[in-house]
Amino acid sequence: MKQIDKLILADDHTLVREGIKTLVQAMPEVGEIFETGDGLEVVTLARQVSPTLIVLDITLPSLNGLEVIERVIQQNKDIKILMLSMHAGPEYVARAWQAGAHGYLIKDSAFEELATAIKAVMNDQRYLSQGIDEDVVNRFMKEKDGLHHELNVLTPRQRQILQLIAEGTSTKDIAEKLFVSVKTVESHRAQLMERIGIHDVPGLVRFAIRIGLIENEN
Amino acid sequence: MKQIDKLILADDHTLVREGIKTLVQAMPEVGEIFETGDGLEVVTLARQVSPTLIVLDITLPSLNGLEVIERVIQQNKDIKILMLSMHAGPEYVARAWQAGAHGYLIKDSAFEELATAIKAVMNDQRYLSQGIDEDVVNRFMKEKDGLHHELNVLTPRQRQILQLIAEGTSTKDIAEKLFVSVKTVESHRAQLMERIGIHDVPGLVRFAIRIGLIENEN
DNA sequence: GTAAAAATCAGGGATTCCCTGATTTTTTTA
DNA sequence: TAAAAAAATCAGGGAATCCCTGATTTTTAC
Repeated sequence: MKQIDKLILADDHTLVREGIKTLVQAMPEVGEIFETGDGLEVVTLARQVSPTLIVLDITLPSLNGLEVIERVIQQNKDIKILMLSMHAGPEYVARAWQAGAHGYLIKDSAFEELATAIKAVMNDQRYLSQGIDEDVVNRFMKEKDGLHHELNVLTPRQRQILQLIAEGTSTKDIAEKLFVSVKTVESHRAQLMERIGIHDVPGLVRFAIRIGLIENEN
Repeated sequence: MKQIDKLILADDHTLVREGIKTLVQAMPEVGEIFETGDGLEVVTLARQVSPTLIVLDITLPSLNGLEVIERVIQQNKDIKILMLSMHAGPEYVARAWQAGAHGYLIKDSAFEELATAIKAVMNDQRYLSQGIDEDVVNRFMKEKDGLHHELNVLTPRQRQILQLIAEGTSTKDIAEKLFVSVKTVESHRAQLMERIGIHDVPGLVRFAIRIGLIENEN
């Protein structure tokens, strides 16, 4: 496999970063490792050292990981980027994909999979973390119009029903409110669950909060 | 310094856990390391192996890190507990403190500080991560009728079942996980709903997020 | 003007929800 | 320490929901 002369590792949690660093150091293909916990610094560092690969956390201070990708690639198209994220939700993956990431790995993964992901990315392949439904992600990416494209993967009717579910309205009450049968509401729920790849009501609620469909203020 | 024969490392993100594990392995005082990413498993594991120290993430599936502390200490008062958290907020620190943690370290810390914290905790000292204002934490602890009140209206069992519900675990699966009947889980759910005045599952999920029982970060 | 997508609905079985209970275990308090 | 209170356990039963397959009608898009 291709040698990785220089690698930048970016994660804002120092302890996590240092830990992953020692893991990556164990890979024979990896040479020098640069590290930082700041988004803007990744961009600067990338310009200075021209790394082969950047392993990048999605949440970073100063500059979001997604923005970092775009700036880095603008500077140097040859730099490979592997995203590292806590989130498996397709709305996150799609955004990383669109920003130009070459791989997306969730932190639940074992080191084994990190190694696999790095190798895949270095061989010009896209790598998507195990357990993430690629079809669901693709559906998210198609809808890139509007500010809230996470919302646009759902039809208006599905959004409406998702919101009512997340607000705590029972299936029966939703049916009455929308003047349709209970069976129809169930069908919408099943279809929207399939579309966003979430298969339980609590998951729907958390999703609705994340994308801002409902509020959950303190 | 005291020898740490057995250490349990608990963090739900495998990659993070494996990384920190390699760091901790480098410490000469540390012997055998057990690891898990599940809160309930920490309690079981602690009973089985009687570790000297537990390094514990605050957010864990199945059973919150704070609940884990209480159960572990109840079983064996000699076990030292060092919390590991992303959050520097006094509300988190105060809760960990009150649950009985011996040390609190934020993940921003360097490995150097983790080693220091471990040593301090092993010498019967409390350790608080650098950059956290102890006075603020103390002030927060005195006012235990604020946010803290919301959590304490529920019993430990009720909190645990609320967490599992909010994580998306079905009633049947919760029953199996806790080795009780489906009827018991239903009863707990009904009782905790009554107590907090919320009568639908989506409402429970939003409540669990608000009080920090589960995470739903952006 | 014809595909494709969206919205509508049904049957049926497993599961959950919700009500009224009850017993046993643990904790608190007098 | 004994009594009282709280917590944890479980049951029956009926309504409602969830989940699967499958279908028809309506709307949108090319």
